[in-house]
Amino acid sequence: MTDSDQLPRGRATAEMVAARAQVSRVAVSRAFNPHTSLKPEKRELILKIAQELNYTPDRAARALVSGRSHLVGVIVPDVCSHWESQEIDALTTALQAEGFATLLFKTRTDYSMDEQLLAYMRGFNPDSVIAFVENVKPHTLARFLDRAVPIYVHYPLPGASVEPEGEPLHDRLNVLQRDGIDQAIALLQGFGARRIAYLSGAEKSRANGSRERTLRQVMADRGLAPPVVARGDFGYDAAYQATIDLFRVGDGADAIFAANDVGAFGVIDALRHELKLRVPEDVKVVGFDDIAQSHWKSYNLTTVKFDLDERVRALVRLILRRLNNPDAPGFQETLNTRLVVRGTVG
Amino acid sequence: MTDSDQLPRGRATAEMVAARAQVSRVAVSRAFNPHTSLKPEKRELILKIAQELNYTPDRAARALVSGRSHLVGVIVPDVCSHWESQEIDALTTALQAEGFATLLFKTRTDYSMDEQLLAYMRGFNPDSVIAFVENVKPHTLARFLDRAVPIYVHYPLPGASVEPEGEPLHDRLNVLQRDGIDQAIALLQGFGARRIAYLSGAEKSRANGSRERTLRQVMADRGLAPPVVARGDFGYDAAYQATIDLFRVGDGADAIFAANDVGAFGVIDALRHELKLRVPEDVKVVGFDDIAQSHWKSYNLTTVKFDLDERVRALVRLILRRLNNPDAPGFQETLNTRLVVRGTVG
DNA sequence: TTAAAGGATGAACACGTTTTCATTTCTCGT
DNA sequence: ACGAGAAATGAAAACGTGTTCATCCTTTAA
Repeated sequence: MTDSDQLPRGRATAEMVAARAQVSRVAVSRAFNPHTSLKPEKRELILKIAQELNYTPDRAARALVSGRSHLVGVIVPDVCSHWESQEIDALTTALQAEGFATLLFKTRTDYSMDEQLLAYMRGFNPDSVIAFVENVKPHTLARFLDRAVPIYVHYPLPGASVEPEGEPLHDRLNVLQRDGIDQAIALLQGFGARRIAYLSGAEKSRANGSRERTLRQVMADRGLAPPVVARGDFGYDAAYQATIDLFRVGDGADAIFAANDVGAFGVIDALRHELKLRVPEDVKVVGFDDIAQSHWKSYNLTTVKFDLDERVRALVRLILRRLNNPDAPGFQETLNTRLVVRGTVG
Repeated sequence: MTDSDQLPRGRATAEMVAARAQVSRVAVSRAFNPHTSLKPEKRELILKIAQELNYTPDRAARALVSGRSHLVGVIVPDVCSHWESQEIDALTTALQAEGFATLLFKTRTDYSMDEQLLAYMRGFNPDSVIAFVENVKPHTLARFLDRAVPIYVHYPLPGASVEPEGEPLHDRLNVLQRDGIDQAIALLQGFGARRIAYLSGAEKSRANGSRERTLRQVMADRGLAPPVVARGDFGYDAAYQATIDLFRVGDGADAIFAANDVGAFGVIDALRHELKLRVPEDVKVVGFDDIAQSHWKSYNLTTVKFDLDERVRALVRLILRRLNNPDAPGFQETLNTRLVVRGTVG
């Protein structure tokens, strides 16, 4: 198999395959598109020759005429952040199975949306866009992406209706945080915790805002005093320092609910290694997300699970449905949360 | 600014911008390409109108005629793996600054290359491809990617020449592991460690193979007995179990050199939480990579730093150089490693 | 003032595919 | 055997851009 001799230099085109198979170039196109009429034997022959020539239809050319790039843009502030890397991983796998590819873009970590980045991304013509940047308004996104309909992650407060009020233009992923958070607070309450602190995420983040408000409401419903707030940013280092301040400058707490798991890790390490407190005996800790690292023995974190697989499946469903119904009104998916009990409460 | 009224539905094209600016379509194309001759005032006007109309040149069309997709394919077995997620993050940032975008593909975690995936990826026509899959041969990659020249990560053994012997066809990133590993072993030896074990990475991985061989040579040079090998796979769970087996079934060790940092985390947690041994008093641990988590207080890992920024800069240099010299022989970059001392040896 | 040189400009072509449409060939019931 | 409907087929158009080339305009040097 000395390919280099027989094969022409550079990429093979449909024309070359057609010539070799003694058919028209259109037939080659049809051979690669399932729902077109082409005699089975002919399709088989074409695919065989295509494989010999290492031919694959050029997606750029295909996108130009069909209007489908089969690219899904993903905007993240920080790929290494555990939650996001796991999301990207699962999403890429799922999209790949549907014939799409993930196009990655990084924006600033301060959660400020970057109009320049949106224009840059638009050039690649993604069929859909998923933004893990919290404070970007769907309207802004929509203005920059002509074809793609952005997905809006919505966090309804307990009791509030899931029905969209404002703009039914955008697809929605509703995340019900109440159940998981209520189970967590109930567990803490059961173990005698009364002075519960909240380690926040990034201040501007919508996820953080809704999480804190849900927590307040749950605690009020259970007759608990409002939580003391320690300011974090979803990262380890900020959580570490905020916890130290909470105990050195502030009055401390007998339990800490963290806005995400990585923050909880920072809390735990600060308690154990800096403040010489025991977890869970002296202070109890609960996280949010249930990322893969949460079961590592050094942390063994009790946390509110926001199921990764469910979430990705919902996202992919939204993307595909939108692609098949470009002009339909906003679709919706709703996800719940629940507590996973491990070793940091007890 | 009621865009929706004035702006036509769908994506703006160069034609529309040209019409509005009273120039030819070619002028619009030139306005977006720096090194073309166009009267400055005219360029300015065109860019202004383009912005009003939310116009960006379509990359698909541009790729079709220029032969440059400005996409860089990245193949990974597992995005969430810490090392890889950090690499992807830094790489995406660097490529974005150069006008490229990262196209992500996932392959099987068992480090077996997937020809189907390569054909799939080829359809997107990436200008370059970076494969974090260890056992894929550059030749295989090259056969599937007509235009792109794959980058081969080479781990020369101590004393061996860096000069390529076999195929100068492929660009090379040489990683000199000796210095860092030697510093690590010297430190361990200085603290009295004699029975040093190696927690391996994935068996088929080239990085693992070369790391183990380098370690053996360094230890032999220092008059130490060859290391006992515990089989891991670069992951936390396998490292955890392998460490338990090393002490329960095998004869234990007074120091463990792990093939990567995540493996070292598994080792530490097994030692502390399962075997009730102290780190570093009873057993010393050294990792490899220096990922961001290594400074977390629960681990505070002494590790061989394989500098992320240097590595990414070298990769981007290779990519750009290759793009500007498509037919040049293989380019090379060489990186060194060094020990970062923290708290798991002492 | 004039010729040469160089910058600015637009028409036409090229890129590789899908889609549309008109034509040809096949299949099936009578 | 025959017509009708369906399936199969290829020519031509379309997608939105960069590039080439010939032309026009401006500047510069003598």
